[in-house]
Amino acid sequence: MPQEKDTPVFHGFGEMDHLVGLHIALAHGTVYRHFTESLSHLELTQKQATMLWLVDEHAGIAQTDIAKLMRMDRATTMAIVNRLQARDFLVRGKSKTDRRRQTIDLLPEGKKVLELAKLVIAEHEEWLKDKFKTRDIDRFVSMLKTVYEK
Amino acid sequence: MPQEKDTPVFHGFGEMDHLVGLHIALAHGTVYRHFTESLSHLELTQKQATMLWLVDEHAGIAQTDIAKLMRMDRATTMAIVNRLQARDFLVRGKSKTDRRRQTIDLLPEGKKVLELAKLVIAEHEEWLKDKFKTRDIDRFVSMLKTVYEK
DNA sequence: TATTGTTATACTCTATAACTATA
DNA sequence: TATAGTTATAGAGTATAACAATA
Repeated sequence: MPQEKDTPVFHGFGEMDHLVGLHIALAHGTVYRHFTESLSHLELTQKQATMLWLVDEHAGIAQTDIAKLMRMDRATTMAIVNRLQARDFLVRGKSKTDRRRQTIDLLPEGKKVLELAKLVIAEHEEWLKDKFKTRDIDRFVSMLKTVYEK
Repeated sequence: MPQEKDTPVFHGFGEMDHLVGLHIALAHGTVYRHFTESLSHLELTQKQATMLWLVDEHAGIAQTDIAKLMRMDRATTMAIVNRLQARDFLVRGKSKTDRRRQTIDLLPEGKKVLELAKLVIAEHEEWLKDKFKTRDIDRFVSMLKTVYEK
């Protein structure tokens, strides 16, 4: 099956290959897709799973602190919290010391789905880490942190 | 201003810190946000700018090949092409050798906005690369390619 | 004045499914 | 049978603006 004249197969990005941001976006897209497929049976997205796990580790955390940690807008955080609340995965409460704040805590259903998700996420991480030599992983993570920290 | 008992400042992800996928997502989010702000005056997203640049480098490319390069679904690609077409940035044509295929080419308006975008993208890339030691950048890119290639 | 949460709104990306035309 | 493009549809994330309550 010969290649047609105006239907070449393109292998690279040419000039754009120098764009670090492009490679980050492509890597993220690939991981995001694999993550989404892995957790499709639980109907959990990457953001949702991350938030559940975060709330589990920091019971009573406020939305503002979730937003800071996940590097999201307040409104974006609201949207995700609302979706998880609608499925009875978490519950909002009142802060005792600052009446502007609300506390977020997992409900039994949320705890249950999180535990299931953790198993799949572990497999997903294996798939990802298997692409690297073990000794390279820490260095890769450190470079990624360089991008988003501070 | 003392920290309240139920409003601690959280610095890390604890157990989740081992998740490579999480760090990729956070790094991408940071770069995505900076890119979007940088190009807001042109009203171009990261995907849209990437596609314009790609079409510029590969005149007459088919949607399928754009999709493969950008690691996107066919329908997703359609949506982005449609938006750029609606703004007269590109035009669809007919392939001479395969009547199922369409060719995509830049229009003058698209070429103009791309050239403006390239200037801003160069600044954006400087912002990103300044976070690294020069000699680390190639290694970082190579690791990112490891994630999404093949 | 600044912070926290909220609501309303709008846009982009993403994917699935089903369809037509062509190879 | 497989590929390319299309349409319809739906969900998720993202952000802005404006508002109320509280610090």
